[in-house]
Amino acid sequence: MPRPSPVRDALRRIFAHSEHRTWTLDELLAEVRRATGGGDYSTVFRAMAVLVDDGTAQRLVLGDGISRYEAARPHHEHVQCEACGQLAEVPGCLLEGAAGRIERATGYRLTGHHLVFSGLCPECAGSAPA
Amino acid sequence: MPRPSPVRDALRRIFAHSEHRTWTLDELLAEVRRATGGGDYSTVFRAMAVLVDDGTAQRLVLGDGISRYEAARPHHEHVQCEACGQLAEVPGCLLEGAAGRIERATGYRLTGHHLVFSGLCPECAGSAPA
DNA sequence: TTGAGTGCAAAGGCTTTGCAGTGCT
DNA sequence: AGCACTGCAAAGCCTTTGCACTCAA
Repeated sequence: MPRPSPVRDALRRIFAHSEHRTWTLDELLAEVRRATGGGDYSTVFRAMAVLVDDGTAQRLVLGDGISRYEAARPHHEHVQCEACGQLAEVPGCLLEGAAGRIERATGYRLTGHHLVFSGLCPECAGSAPA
Repeated sequence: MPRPSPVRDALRRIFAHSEHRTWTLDELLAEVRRATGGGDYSTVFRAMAVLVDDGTAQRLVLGDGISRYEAARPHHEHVQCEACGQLAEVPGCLLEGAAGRIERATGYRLTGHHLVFSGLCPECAGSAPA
């Protein structure tokens, strides 16, 4: 029988209460420590592997070399500000009809995609209007 | 005045002759060495920064932690095999109409996107039919 | 007693940078 | 001489793994 897992539990709580936010491992660690007083980077890392595996959270790869996690939710895409790195959410899927066409064109059997828009968030667009 | 740059020249030739192929730094280094007898990882790395900057090549971030480069060409997307990592190309842009909608929904000013489909290439789909 | 959950520390893997040597210009 | 291009080596960064400790079952 498993022992109680304060770190994993804290993480589950975090994701249960943050529907529209993504977290880096550092941020998660900070939050876990704030909540439980304990926690370690590697523990959070391993716990996140479990949460991703059991469908509680999902991992995002945005291309800046940092892994992010968010609560598993209906499919959506992301926009990231080129200037400050801030993330916003794009509801819905823009690629619904594309799968069949791509499978025909490439011969691949598609299982998913990851899409990140880049641009300038309202604040950064305001301070550096090109 | 700049000196001759055998490494950079070799890279330019590589990209001039490989329209539909992506290269990792390791692959580029191997190819440069084959072609010139010289070359170093850091030199290739720095040369690629130049080529990306002057529009000869572009960098791809697929999410597996390895940077890839391809000749700069008209916009297109990519599919990567989950099993073997092989890449194929998806011609055209699937997101032409989406920009305006996203800008309205998020307030971001969009400048681009990167999209990678994942799936199984024909070979891998054949050997592991689910 | 057993092993799941943790922490600490170190290993990994790729990218990026520092620095000095070398050869055009 | 001056500077761009190279190579070697090391630093960085984040992710991942090894190992030993502890604590509930």
